[in-house]
Amino acid sequence: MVIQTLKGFRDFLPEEARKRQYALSILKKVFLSYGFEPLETPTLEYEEILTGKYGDEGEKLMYKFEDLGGRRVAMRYDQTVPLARVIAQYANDIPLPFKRYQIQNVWRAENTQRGRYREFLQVDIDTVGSPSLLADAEIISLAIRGYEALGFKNFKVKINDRSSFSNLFSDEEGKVIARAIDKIEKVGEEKVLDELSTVMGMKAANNVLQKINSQKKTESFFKVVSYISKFGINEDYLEFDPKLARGLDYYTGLIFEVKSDDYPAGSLGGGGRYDDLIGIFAGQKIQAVGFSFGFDRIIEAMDEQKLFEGKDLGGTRVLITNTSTRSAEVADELRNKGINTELYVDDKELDKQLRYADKKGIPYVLIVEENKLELKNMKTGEKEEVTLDEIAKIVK
RNA sequence: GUGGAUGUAGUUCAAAAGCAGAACGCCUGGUUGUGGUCCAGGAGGCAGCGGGAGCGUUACCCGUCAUCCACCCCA
Repeated sequence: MVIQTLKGFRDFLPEEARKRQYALSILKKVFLSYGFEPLETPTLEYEEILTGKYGDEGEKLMYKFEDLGGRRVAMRYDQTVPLARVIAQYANDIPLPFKRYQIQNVWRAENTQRGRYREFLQVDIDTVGSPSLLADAEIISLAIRGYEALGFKNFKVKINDRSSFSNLFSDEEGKVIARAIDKIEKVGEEKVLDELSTVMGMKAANNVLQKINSQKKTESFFKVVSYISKFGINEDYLEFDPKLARGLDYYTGLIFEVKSDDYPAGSLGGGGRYDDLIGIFAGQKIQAVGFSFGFDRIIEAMDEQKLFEGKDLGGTRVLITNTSTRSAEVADELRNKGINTELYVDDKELDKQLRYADKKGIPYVLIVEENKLELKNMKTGEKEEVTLDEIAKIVK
């Protein structure tokens, strides 16, 4: 038997899991502060709910199988289609506009590579049922507040108006163009010209690129910027970028992407307005705008920029030694004071217990004796006799 | 789906067609209830799996599986 995880599936050991949970707790607080509500949907959906929504490529990557009752089922592939299902299914119970955040795993049977997994967490915020640019502005503002709260400073939100593509070109062409243009920053203008020219010829390709580059800021852009600044956001975060396209072809209006010079590997998140997708199950037009945080990249960038350092990641503060009949009671009292406290449960020599604390990076060890408490600072090696109240002050 | 690389100790990696090694980690002791440093000792390997060439190989060849990287697409 080979002991390993499935390709594209990951374990998160405590050190990593703590960082992820810390980042999530920060983001959730920001989402809630904007009145966005949590939503959770099942891992499995009827296959027919998900099929036909992601194009041929997506279809191939979807995990599908027959359950034990013979039903054709598929695993959550993104959080947008389930959202569309929820909107239709609970039309009477959910007043629009519906602002929700959703943080769940999705599964895609892609070939893995750096930063690309088969199971990964999506962190989405969406406003459903409003065509207002104020909703776009709110989503962008909320995204910016999220990155700020995580500690990011040097980032920009690039904004473009997808409708300018469809104004300039026919729909089918627009999709191809969008996909090609999106790569400009990554592969350079020349390669994009090559790609476009195979579809439409060199002359037309040049023409397209010229049109893109000379694209002027649209009215929607000016409006959304002024709204965003009313949310108290510094306008310096915002940047018009006519070359921004985003690969997904379901966007219909403003599109945006968060980039940081400190993290050149790629965007830290992105989103846009997609007015034609949510209504598919409800059978009517339901406008929507949303943003997706690139969670794995965010964690990687935060690590690189040392944004976790000095933060309370919820780690254990004190190890209580198992050296007295009082140990469990003392542990209980410390917990009641709000201190993350681990009780050493094995009956081993004190040096083993200290070594355990050291290896786990627990900063304090409380050596409990029948009639005194001795607190040892594992960093300095110093120890002192203390009372419970004093401990609370020292270790916090 | 396409292309490239790599599979040797728990981990990261060496060497060499002729007895398989290091570092880190782990265990024990120095120090009998005070960790992390230091010193001494110890455990741990069907060399991914299958086949072939060869007197003989973990090393060469073929297949297979796995992992990594890139492309496609996307987050």
